[in-house]
Amino acid sequence: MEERNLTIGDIAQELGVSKTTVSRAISGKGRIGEQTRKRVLDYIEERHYSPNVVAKGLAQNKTFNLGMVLPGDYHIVELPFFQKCMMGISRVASSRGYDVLISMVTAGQITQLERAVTNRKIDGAILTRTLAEDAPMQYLKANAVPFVAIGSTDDTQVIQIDNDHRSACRELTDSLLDRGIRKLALIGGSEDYIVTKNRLRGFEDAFAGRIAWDGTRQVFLNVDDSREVDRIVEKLLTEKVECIVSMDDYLCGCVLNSLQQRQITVPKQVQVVSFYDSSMLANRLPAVTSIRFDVEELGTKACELLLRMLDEEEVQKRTLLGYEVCMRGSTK
Amino acid sequence: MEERNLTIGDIAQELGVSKTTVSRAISGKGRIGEQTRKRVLDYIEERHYSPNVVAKGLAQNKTFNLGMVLPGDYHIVELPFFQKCMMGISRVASSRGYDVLISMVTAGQITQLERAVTNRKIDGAILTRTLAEDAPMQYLKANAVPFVAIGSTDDTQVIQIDNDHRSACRELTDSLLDRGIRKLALIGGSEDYIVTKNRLRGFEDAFAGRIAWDGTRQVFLNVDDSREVDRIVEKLLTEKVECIVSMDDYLCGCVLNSLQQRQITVPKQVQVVSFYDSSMLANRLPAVTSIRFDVEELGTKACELLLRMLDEEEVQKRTLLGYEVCMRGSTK
DNA sequence: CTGAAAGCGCTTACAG
DNA sequence: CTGAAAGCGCTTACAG
Repeated sequence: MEERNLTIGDIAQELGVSKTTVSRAISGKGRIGEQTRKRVLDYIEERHYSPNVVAKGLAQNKTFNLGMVLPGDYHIVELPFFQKCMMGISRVASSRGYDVLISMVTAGQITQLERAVTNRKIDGAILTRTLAEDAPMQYLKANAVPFVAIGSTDDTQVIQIDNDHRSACRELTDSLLDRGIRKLALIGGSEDYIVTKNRLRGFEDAFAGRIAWDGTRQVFLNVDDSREVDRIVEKLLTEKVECIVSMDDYLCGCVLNSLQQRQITVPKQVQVVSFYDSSMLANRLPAVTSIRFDVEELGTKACELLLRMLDEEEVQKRTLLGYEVCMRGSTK
Repeated sequence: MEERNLTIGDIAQELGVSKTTVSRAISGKGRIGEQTRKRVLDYIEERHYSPNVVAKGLAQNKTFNLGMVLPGDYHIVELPFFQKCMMGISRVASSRGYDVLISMVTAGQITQLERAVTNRKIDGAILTRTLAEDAPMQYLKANAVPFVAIGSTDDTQVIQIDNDHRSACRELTDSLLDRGIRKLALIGGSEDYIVTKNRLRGFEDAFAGRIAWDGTRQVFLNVDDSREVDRIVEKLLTEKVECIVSMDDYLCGCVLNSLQQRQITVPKQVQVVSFYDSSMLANRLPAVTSIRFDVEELGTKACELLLRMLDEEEVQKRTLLGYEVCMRGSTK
């Protein structure tokens, strides 16, 4: 713990070379004699010097910070999704010398993000979900901030990465249909989320090929409240629904509740399926059949993409990651 | 979207004053004529100038970044606690011109935190939980980084803020005892977490006053796995336990499972109590009696404390926040 | 291969 | 009340 931190100037003086030389030894840029470089590096090692990244940033017009924009809405904040994402992002950022700075946006309020950008605190950003009308995305585009979106968007200019929710939902639905289910319901959240639409498409895809299928299906979107779920479940039960697919674990929790309250047993009387396989449904009995996504991978890949963009490399516009269908006790 | 960002120099030149003057007008420090100040401010307003915080930081040896250290352990990451904390922290930091930079620590691996500190990326830090052997805490102390700990610690030098887990657990236990429960069990996680010890103390406090009480109580600590919980529950059932208190919602979820599997009804046959009242137990039926903490407040208060420390103000060493006991259907 | 000097965009004694 | 100058700790043409 020195009084004042060691600077490049101190080292130069101590070693009788110029600051330029020290800088070059550290950065590896520019020609420099092997001996001098070694001397500098050894000294640095010995004295535990570490450069002031802020000063470096000022000189290079970089910050070595990445902005992670997180939704701050009340329900959303409870989902483990974003923390897992963060782990992935944080890990690769860190390994590449970057730090992660967070900007929470609530109800379209993007002041935190704006501050980070106008204060020049970040070199780029990662969006952790996509909306139909996406204020953060529009802002970043308008201000020419490099960014990648976790989630999908129709805007083909945007670098985006997502799990293949459409295929996932198709495959899941397919396997339900293969098992002979003939009365099926889908419950989903806000249509503002692109992911809701993609899942709906996948759901429909599953029926598209089956001309012979003569069952019935129902879709309920923009559901976000347990009372509403309860009403839907009540209605579905009178219609003898065989399986209820929920688009997220919160909704599925509501469904399970509603069923439990009505003394309906899963999967005997009604089968239940969800997405995400998160802790929200962990420990439920029977275990819930679900899609499983590797959320941390979503984070790492997104961060790698962004870093490549910052290095001016070309990157793929759209990356689609896989999924895993986990059949469990909540389906027969 | 200008080509190059406006600088203080541009403004000075444009207005025919010195950079010093512009700087003073902006910062409000130093004497300056009312007219000149207004001219500068108006110009800034009109051109949407915003200062380069990084440069300002370099000159003042500040970063205007706060480090938030988060545990990255697998189970922990699923708890909504940290995200709620983050909301509080982020909101007040932002309102005071600071940004939040995250450092994840996993299994005592504090490299991310070390990087943030040695790279001089943060002015101070907030720990989001406390351990008996707390590597991040020791590191921050050793490097004289100002920080506040969310959670408790015996180290009286540390600025700390916590909910009153001890009183909370005492009050909860008291009310159970008042209802005549005579066979009680407490299940908790790792004793490495200070909070585990505090709750245990509160639990014991409740019995301390009751000399006449002739029931039995059992305590199981360092439980962190559902199979273990299952074994404990099995044992407790043979002993006719009346109420099981779990120290966190994950454990309580395991307990509920185990009971469900054994066809034991709550609260009729066994009563169940938990802490945190988080989304992990949301939607459970019957609703689980629980302590409720205002986690976001924990974040905002912690951040306010840290900012005050950075302003060299004196702050209280220890802040204790309240709690709320929510009696619900899982107890009689 | 190496160095002197200017520059990144601010702040802040010091002098007037 | 205002400004010239040095400084924060780096990088990077440019010259040798």
